[in-house]
Amino acid sequence: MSSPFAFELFVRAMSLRDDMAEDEVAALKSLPVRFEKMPKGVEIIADHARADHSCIITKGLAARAVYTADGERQLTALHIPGDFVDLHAFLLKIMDHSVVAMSDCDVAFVSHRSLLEIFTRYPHLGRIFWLSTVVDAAIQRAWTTSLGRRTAAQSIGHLVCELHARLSAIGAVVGNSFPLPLTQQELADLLGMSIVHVNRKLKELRADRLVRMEDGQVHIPNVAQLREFSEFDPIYLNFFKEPR
Amino acid sequence: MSSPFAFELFVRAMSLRDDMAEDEVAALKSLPVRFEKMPKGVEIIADHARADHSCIITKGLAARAVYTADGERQLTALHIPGDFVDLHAFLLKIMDHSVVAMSDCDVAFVSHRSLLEIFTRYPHLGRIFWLSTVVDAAIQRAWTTSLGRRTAAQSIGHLVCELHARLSAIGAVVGNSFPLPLTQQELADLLGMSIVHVNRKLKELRADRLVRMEDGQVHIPNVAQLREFSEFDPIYLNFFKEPR
DNA sequence: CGGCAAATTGACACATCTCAAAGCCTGTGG
DNA sequence: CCACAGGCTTTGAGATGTGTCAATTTGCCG
Repeated sequence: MSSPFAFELFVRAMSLRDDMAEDEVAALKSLPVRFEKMPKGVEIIADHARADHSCIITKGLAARAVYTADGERQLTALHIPGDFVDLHAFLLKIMDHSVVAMSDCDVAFVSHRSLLEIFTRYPHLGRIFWLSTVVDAAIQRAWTTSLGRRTAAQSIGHLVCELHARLSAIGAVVGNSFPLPLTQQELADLLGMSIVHVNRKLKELRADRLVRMEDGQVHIPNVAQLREFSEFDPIYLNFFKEPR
Repeated sequence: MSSPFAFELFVRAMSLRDDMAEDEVAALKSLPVRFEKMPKGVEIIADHARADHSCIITKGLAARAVYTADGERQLTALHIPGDFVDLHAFLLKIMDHSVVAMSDCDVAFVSHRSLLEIFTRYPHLGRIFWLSTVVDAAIQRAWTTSLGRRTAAQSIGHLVCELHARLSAIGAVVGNSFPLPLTQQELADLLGMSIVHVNRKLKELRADRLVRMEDGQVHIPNVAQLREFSEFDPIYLNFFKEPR
């Protein structure tokens, strides 16, 4: 087959959580997809849109965004390659937020129609996809906790720990460093802080040798120490194999 | 059948989103459940527990709670009767948070085994359940947005609007009033604020005739006005009928 | 009446935001 | 090769929102 396999990283990450049968993976491979390149900043899916396709990221970063009346935005999720970003739309039908490309992205669109078909034929595959939305929700809970009860520095640390763990699962971490091509303004939108505060807290984290963030790269000198500092418990990311 | 129907309110709320066939409802009725009464304050499911049952609330309020190292807690969701509280556990298998009874509750436990069976037989029913977890996730996004980008008073208003809409769907709102037997400390845990601040902002909201909260009852003098003030857009609650 | 939990208030500390300016890169055009 | 513009980062100063601590009041229940 000449066309690249859109679900490669998705399968890789989900296989850490449950075994996927060969015919299930084969079924995914035969799913009709439309590849598209999205330049940074583009709105991949608009808020309130009626969706009949969902998209999976194969390269780059995307985020879910909610805009408030005063023009600010809160990013409620950051998605990495292999994430089936708006699988939620498969059930929701109408978007309650938009999805934005945070870097140049490659995404693959799948129609809800073909998803429905494949889930009917392979119910277990359906549960794997369901699981992926439920893990998204668990991540959202962790963010809520960060915003509600953690200090700014802890929130940043927690986010870094989370990305470290998630990116590890798709092989994108080398020596406790990983790429994160976000500006401080974008981090602020993610973390629900002002850009100035992000800047100051990053400085602190750097001084305390907890996190170094520069040139679009994040480095964690001591993962155990950062996890302790940020009260990060990876259980919510659900990286353990169980039959589902 | 003598035993009460555990899924009555669940069916009622989900029927606003998609039609449920008679045989699907009948299948739910025949699902083996174990009823239990939970007094206020009890931990219904413990964090990190391995779950082989999930529970639906038939009466009372329950919340998902994450405890931080310093003994504080963030409540990440508030569940009302008809909510299948920890259906997430059906997929997650190991809890990443605990579930607490916020009032005396009646809950019904269903084994994951019987859920699996019924979903296999009725795939559409499976999608209805999946949808309910995805709506939970949408609510979580709205909370994240509140914590990140709304003022304290707006957050409270938003929560009140949300509960108003959700409780309406199960017929628990009368004349724009509904019961909410929570202390200000519990509201603070929900909203990620201090109890003192909640108290002051409630006072403000009362003075501005936006929300009156007393004796475990919430009253909204003018729903449209409160929604405007809180930037509440009910789309995320997904109350519209679509085939799923 | 006394006791207890919850609500309320005041005073002050601290975290975070806003506004504004300065510094630092990088790409571009002369 | 230099000058400059534009985006991003960094810093400072002061305003504001929110938290903490402690005391008082209220309402309920035994």
